[in-house]
Amino acid sequence: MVSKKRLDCRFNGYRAPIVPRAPRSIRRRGPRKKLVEDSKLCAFELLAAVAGKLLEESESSASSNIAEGKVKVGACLDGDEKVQPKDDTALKSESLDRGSSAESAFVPEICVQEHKLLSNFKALPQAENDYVVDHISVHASPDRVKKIDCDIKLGICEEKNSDGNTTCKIGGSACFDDSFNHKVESEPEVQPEDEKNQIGDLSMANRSTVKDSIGECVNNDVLNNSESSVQLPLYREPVAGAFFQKHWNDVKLGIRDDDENSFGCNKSRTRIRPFRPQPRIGHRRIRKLMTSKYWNWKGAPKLKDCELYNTSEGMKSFYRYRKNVYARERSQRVPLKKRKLSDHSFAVSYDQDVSSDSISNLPEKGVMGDKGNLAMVLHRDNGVSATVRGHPKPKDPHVKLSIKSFKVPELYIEVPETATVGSLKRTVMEAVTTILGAGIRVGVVFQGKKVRDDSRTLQQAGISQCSNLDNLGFTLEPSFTRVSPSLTPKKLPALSSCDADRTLPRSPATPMMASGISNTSVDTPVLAKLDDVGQNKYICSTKTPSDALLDGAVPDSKALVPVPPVNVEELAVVPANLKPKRSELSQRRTRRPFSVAEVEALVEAVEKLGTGRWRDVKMLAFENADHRTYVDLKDKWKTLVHTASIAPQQRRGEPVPHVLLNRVLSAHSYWSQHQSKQHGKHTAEVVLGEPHSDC
DNA sequence: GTTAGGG
DNA sequence: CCCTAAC
Repeated sequence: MVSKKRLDCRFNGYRAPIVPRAPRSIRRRGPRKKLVEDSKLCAFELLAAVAGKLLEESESSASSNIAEGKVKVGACLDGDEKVQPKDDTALKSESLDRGSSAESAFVPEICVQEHKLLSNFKALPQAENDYVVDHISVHASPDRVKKIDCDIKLGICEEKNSDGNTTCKIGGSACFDDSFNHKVESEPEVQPEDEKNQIGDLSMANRSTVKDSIGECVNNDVLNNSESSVQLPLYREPVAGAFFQKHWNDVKLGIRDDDENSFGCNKSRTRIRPFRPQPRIGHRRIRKLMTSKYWNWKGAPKLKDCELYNTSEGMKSFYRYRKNVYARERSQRVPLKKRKLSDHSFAVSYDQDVSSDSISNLPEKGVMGDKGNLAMVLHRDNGVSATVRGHPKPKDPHVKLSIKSFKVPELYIEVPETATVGSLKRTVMEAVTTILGAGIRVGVVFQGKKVRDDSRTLQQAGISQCSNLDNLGFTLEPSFTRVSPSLTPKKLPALSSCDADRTLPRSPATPMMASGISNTSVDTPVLAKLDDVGQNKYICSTKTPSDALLDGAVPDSKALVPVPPVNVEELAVVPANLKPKRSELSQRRTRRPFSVAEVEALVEAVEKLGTGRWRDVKMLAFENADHRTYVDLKDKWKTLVHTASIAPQQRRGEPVPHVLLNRVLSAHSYWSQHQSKQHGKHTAEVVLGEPHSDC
């Protein structure tokens, strides 16, 4: 017998705010295809947009200062080389810890054309930045750069588990840096009159043209200086473990089942765990933030309004992939509540990484644009290095941005050795797209403080040439959240997303650096921490952190609720952004493979209730798993029965324990003979007894 | 709103 | 998972 309570707890983490679905007739309306475009690299767009916006705002204040010769220009970064050492170190230490080798994946350069971006940007919510992790951040300082190139690089570390699975850890920050290629392109100072009112023009930077970098716009002195600012917050952590500790998470993506090259009959598992920040204490203000205006925004920026240009085939592939992955989960207008729940995943974790240090380390020397232009350099310190150049001249509002690279939150991937390379790729890709696909918001950090008031002018915010623009930073914050991963005692327990979410940014005065956790080692603190969590049988509560906070239920670590020591297999977890964000144009729901734990719960419920009472089954075992409808349960049962009846070799997806399958068969046959409605009381278990062995 | 079953 | 039909 499984108590309802237990079941409830078990699936608490799944509680995905389900958005009331519009009538199918309505939902079906409209081309689904459109949605696909929707979330295309919001991150980039946002970054670009922010940069543009910033520039725009900076220009006004800049001009005056420039006139006085007080303009301070930040240095450009030569991300490629100067940062490398540090990155390498970080990477290696991490790799070592994980006993793995690194690999990397590149995402082709992504370029964005501004125009419409700005409008989107304006629609972006920002006040809530505080509670969000600085997924990616950029520091800006004056300079006269126009283009930014960014590409994504993921470092992957592998390790083999005792169970034979290969664990791939995609190092978010630590591993990505080497790929940072900072290229700056100075552009002719030609500004058409008719464009003077334009804030900026973020256009695709052609790599080939992105050559004359720093040298052209900044002097060496500045360059050298910039070195100090090339530190990524994440790298500040002496030990890679610290990062782990903070970002570990467990997200399961159901890719394997769809992989034609799948793993056959083996007990393969594919897991992607975005690393999440460790829970932190004292961030109750999240609550307040959660209710901030941000939550009132109506829908995410429409990506279709943005034009993205891919400069390489790779990028296209990337998009294609994303398309497949996200086409169905395009975010759409979602009820406020839903939106809340899905808007702060990695945010916190990175936010903490944006330490004041990193900010203060920004280049101090400034260089005045040769024409007295205000230029900004977006530092990569926090993951995204972007160099933007602004022209105070009203005439030339064009700013071309090309984000060359940015960090992706650390991910944890585990795939069986038998998995194909292709499946691994897809897994990684899914992990990446999961992070990026939901869209990213931009935050502005100035002097260690988040600048939330969008209406304030830069001057009002104190952002001017006079005020060390080095302390100006941008953050890219994921706009989605993941739902709780369940804890698997045997394996590395992962901190739930809740933890991450609870890891709120410290007060302005307090830098992003999480205190006390930066020097932890991988094996001790991190694992210890995780184990603690696991041993305490903690699991994310049904509510997402935000939800919990809003409810006043559980701030901080209390967001965790005790969970019985059940054989809690990792529950299928899908990024929140993939969850409820569907609406009229609704896509197909995100595929969310049932976890073993869920299957078990289902089996138990069916054993008790029979196969004709799905609604009851739902209420009994999945009441809090909002993403599982009774129809889903019914369908799952259907497939379970089928699965149980076929050869193990033919089964796909996460293997279901034979025991369970046997129970499925038993229950199925039992209830086939007994009308479930009539025997609601007796459990099939009683009649069926223990399952027999199977293949 | 549920169930059942095909797709 | 989606969609429909049927209750």
